[in-house]
Amino acid sequence: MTVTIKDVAKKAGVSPSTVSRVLSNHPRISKETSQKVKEIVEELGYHSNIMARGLISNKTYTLGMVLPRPAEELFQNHFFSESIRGITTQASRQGYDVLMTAGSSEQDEVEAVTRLVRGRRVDGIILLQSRKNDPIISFLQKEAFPFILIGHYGNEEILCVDNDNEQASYDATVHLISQGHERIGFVSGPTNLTVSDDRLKGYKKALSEHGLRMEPDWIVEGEFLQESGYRAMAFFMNLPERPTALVVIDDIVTFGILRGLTELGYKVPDDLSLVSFNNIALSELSSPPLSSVDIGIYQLGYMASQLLIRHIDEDKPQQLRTIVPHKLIVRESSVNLKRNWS
Amino acid sequence: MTVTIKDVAKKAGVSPSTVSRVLSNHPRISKETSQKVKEIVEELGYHSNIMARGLISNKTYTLGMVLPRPAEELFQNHFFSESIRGITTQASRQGYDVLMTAGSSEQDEVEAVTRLVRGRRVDGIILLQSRKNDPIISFLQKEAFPFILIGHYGNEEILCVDNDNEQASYDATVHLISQGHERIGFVSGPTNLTVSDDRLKGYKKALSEHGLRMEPDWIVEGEFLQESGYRAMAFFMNLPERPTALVVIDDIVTFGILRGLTELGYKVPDDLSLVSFNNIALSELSSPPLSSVDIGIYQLGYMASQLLIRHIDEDKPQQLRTIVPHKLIVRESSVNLKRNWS
DNA sequence: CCGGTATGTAAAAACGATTGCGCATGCCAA
DNA sequence: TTGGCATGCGCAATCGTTTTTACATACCGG
Repeated sequence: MTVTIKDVAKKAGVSPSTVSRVLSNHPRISKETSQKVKEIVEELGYHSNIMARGLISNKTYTLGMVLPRPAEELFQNHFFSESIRGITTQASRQGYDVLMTAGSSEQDEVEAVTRLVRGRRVDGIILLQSRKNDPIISFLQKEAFPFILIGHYGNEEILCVDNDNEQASYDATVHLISQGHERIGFVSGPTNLTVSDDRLKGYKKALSEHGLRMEPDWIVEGEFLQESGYRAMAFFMNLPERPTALVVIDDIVTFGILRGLTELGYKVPDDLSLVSFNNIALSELSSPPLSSVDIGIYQLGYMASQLLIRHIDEDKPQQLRTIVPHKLIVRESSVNLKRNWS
Repeated sequence: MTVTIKDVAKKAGVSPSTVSRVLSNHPRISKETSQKVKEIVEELGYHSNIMARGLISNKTYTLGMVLPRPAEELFQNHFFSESIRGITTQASRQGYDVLMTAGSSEQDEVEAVTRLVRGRRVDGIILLQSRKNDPIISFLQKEAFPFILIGHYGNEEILCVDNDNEQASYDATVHLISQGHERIGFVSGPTNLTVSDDRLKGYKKALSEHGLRMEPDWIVEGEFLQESGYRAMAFFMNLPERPTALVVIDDIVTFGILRGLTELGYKVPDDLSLVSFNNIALSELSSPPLSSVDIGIYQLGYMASQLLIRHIDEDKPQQLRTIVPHKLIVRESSVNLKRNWS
């Protein structure tokens, strides 16, 4: 049925080993033989069977990835697709493919990863989310299997590519302070993600360094969902003494806030200034356009792929943690016009 | 190093074949042996090597997918991530994984697919876009390799899952007509995608059935980008006699239009009513919220996965084309208040 | 008591490729 | 002429499974 190395060998009048050597550019093969074999390969459209080859070399040229579960991911459509684009583009460039699997529960996910690792189905694994106490990470560490995390995992010594989220959040907060705000709130994400912690830390640091009030009431937690933003907005606007600006964990959440404010007749940035994270394409298009910290999602994926492959090929990573730079994009949602005119 | 079937066999005091049979639930295995082997398997954490298994069974339990190139995809972030979620979720449920590969040119893409197919790296392929004259489709047809297309390919007899885009566009247009509009324009997508044609056809059909003017000037083509919308808006608003409503190929494009209109001080829906496609999460959040046709993207992916796997397992698909229903979601961008009050 | 049928397991042959080793051949220098 | 070395290629083992074939043992009815 499908054409094997033997078919090529027979037609070329050589042995399978010779064909194999031609294809791997073995030095001790004559020009003529090589030429001839290559012609036949072309003619028959031969491609070596990945299974057979992998069986021997114990390599798959495949990176594994666990698709975040809907509940956790819904929100992060943008993060998800952008990072995958980065990962896959870079992987392909280096001759690797990307395998995705999904689990419907944490239990499922661990099993899926186990299957990939033990079954030698992939050469390495990319984790898209850094959750606290992730059993997948424990497993991979125990197995000493190559993997990379987008984000970080406490202070554990693992290969990862991350933003400096604390600094990013610090920058965003300082920006609001520089616009004259003194009462600044923070809308956080799920507490089981390290990114929530990091950004909260940066926010607090900025406030304390500038001697501003830190009100526990002004920090709310939510999901990466518009509804969370909507609810947070309702909460804040009902406070007797409310913040004049918010740092928000994700653009999507900000959209929810924006919608609520519009419904209630409040104006942004006049009644409430907003800065958030991710700088998704639509933040530029909302009214008003959102100030947002661009965290280089595509690059996160791209780097993750590159570093993991290097780790697989060379074994010893020279540096465990790589930081992708962020950039605050200031748009109308945080520009305090009154102050600028004064 | 890694634990193989022989290790299990040795430790259980049986032959490898017996272990294999235990794991595949072969009938002629005694309860005791089965029990014992399973314990050892558990104890050693044995998972069968996918390569070795695939080599013999000629199955990979993997579906292949070509990641759309950035240029074509940028826009369709949402379509992309939603359909992948659908594909992967369903595939995982049926014990399949999804392999993604990327090509930087059409040539590259064909080569990548060739590699997957000839190297027996996947059992079937899912195509996310239906382009006209797609060399990948020709290749797969020639190879008689299982694949499914999201969309359709002219009238070719291939397995596909699609919306009834003509009907969807017809519905959207009729909705505008029912709101009292008589001058309706159409903003299309790239001409090499069949979806653009289908929707244009539905639009035209609605107009002609209702005896409305069809003005060539009122049909513009663009990309799936905000800029396209912005440009289309500029074009339309400068026409001496301009449409009062538009059917737009994609929500993202509509966002561009909306932005332009806002900048120029026009009001939606009063100055221009809008209906578009995809019903992305943010269409609900824009001001005004967008009317949009929900085409069930997740379900498209989900079905594609399911039908392809069935095709792989059973060989003969009973039905080639599957239609995922659409639903027009009416929001403020197309509700003609004046007319409603009259 | 014996042939026939179940039953449980082992041995061996695939699957399609890679690779160490060895066998020719040809060339050069001693 | 001969020993040594470089060159070009085939043989056979190997990777970890599955699967076919075969071989024991046990059981049954006649």
